[in-house]
Amino acid sequence: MLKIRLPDGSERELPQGSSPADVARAIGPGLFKAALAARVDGELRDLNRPFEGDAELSLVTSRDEADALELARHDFAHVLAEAVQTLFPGTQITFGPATDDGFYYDFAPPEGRGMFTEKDLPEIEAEMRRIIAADKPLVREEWTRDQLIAHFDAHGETFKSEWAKELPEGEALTIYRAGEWLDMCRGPHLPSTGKLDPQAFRLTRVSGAYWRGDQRNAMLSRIYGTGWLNKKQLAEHMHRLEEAAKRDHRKLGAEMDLFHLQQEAHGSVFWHPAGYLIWRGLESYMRRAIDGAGYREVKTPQVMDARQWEASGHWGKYRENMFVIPDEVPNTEDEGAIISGDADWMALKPMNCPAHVLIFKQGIKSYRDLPLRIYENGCCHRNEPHGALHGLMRVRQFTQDDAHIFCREDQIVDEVQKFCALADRIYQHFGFTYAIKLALRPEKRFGTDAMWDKAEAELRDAVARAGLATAEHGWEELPGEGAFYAPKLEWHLTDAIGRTWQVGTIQSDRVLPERLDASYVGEDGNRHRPVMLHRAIFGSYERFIGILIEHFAGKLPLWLAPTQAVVATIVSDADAYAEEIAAKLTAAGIRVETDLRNEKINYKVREHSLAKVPMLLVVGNREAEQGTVALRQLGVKEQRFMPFDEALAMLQAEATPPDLR
RNA sequence: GCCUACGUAGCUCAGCAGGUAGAGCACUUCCUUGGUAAGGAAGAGGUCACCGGUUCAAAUCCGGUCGUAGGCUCCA
Repeated sequence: MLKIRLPDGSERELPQGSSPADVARAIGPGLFKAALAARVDGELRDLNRPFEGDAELSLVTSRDEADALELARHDFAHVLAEAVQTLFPGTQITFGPATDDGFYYDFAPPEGRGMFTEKDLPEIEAEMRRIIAADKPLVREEWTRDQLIAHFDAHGETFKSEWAKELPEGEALTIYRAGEWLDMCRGPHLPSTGKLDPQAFRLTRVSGAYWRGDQRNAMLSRIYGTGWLNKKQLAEHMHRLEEAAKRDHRKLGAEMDLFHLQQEAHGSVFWHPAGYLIWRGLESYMRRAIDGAGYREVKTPQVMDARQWEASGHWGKYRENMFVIPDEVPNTEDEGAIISGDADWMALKPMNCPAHVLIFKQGIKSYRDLPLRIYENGCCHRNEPHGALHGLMRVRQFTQDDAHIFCREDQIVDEVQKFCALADRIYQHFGFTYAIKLALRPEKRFGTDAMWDKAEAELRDAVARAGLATAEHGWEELPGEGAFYAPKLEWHLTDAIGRTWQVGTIQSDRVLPERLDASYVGEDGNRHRPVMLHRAIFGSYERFIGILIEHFAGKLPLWLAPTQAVVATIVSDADAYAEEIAAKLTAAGIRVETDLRNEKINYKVREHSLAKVPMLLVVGNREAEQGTVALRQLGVKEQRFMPFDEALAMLQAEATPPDLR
């Protein structure tokens, strides 16, 4: 007999060969019906998989939302794969996991058919519903590797076969069968397709995806879906997507006249006056922050000789992303531009670090000079893959809030800790919470393993000392994701609707000082290599502004809003008063505009509200006579009547940047 | 760069069994001086992304280029 302990502490005895399903059935038909899977000794398993011995069991139902969603999404992926193979014989299956909001499956379409398109989706959805309605049991079977290979070869599944061949030989592998159809899969799965809600999923889009995520491999046809436990959850999800679309910085950027992009400067931003006011607000803020934290601001050349980039290693590791320029004078003839074969090459800087090392190398540095913190609003150019460009978030010209801290080995941990504190204060000023991750050594890298061991350990240590290496701060290590010269600590912001954005970073680098031969004179009178900490907090001004726009849905806090207030008149008799108080606001440093147009107040309120102006000061005859204003704050229905001086004080207080309050 | 879709007035979109373009908003002018999310009228505005092909005729069909969107790869 088996002893099965339940979450309430009770125990049940069942014959050998029993499964969690038997326990559920024994407890009651309601639970049996609701049961989706089981946690056996903590491990998520199929409901019908027999116990291997005594165990602790908890049955998983739709109340265990995280587990239930994961199972349902994985099942939706299988159902999708079966549907596609039913409708399009000759399609090969590859992989299909659950995602954050649903699932996808990658297919190799039949010879000559081409990729699946969105036009195929309704038909596939209908077939999926048929499979769900058929309530096909999902049966787990253990096969040997050779059985699997033989099966896949016999069915023309070359991708699956290739994968199976790389699996270890002895191991028992599992397949899941839904009637005739089967896929190799670790599981677990729901007991049958009928446990899925046919109204709780939707196929959303198609895309290409490389086999095994490598762009040298074949392009597969991926079908994405969103999947949930019930219709209501799906509707909520679709609503969230609509809300996110409303916040899109590209849409708001156009509506608020902040910036534009056009193909003549592909991937570079045209900042309009309003947008550039946000930029200038951030720039001033950041200057105060770095001045206060012991940094010194510099400005370095936009174009440097290729030999410099060879020395730094960028020419070898980063050339494909760099804009190169022939250094040739004269570079024109009557027929137009010429480039002779033996021109020297220069390149627009993709990063600021080499130039900062060159500043460090001027003169002789003593250990007393360290740490030396060099900051630049560094404008970089990177020739990004065209398909990667995206609004302000991914551009080809961007300005980093970039600094390099040159320090001694024994100063690293302290400097990283200080940076953690600075970043924390700054993100709080903008109302963000964040997660910190450590990106570890990548495959393509400079430096010895010993150096990487040390660099990774230092960053880990500093974060731990700053008290940030906690689950609350989303602490996590990401293997293989570091830069080619250094491991990275990354700050991932969480925005108002729960999305995350990587912005801040600090990286401890011993490679570049070595390659560019930077040194300082130590206490012992000998030359030593400084360590270089690369760090940024906004990441780039472009991306950070994009994130702010989406985070605030365009309703920027007063200190950042391009137009902070509008004085709108009700009747033209109040024009002079409106001009008078606008002048006072301007004198007090408020960015204010007047709206004296011959329009009704309704119209003006609507227009300035849509333009996301934070404060609307409405004045008519009454206000002009009494020296008051009717203040309407963005997002607040009621207006407040108050003396102008009171409104002025309020505006001034709110327009003060958070670091100056 | 790769996959799929898309590209018509400043914006949002209609027109597409091929017969040289249309709406709403915005803009300009006029009327209206009206108390908190669109007052009324008139006018102006487009070589239908670009290049080429098929055709008597192309915004509409075909091919290419560029761009955009969503993915993949990459990334601040």
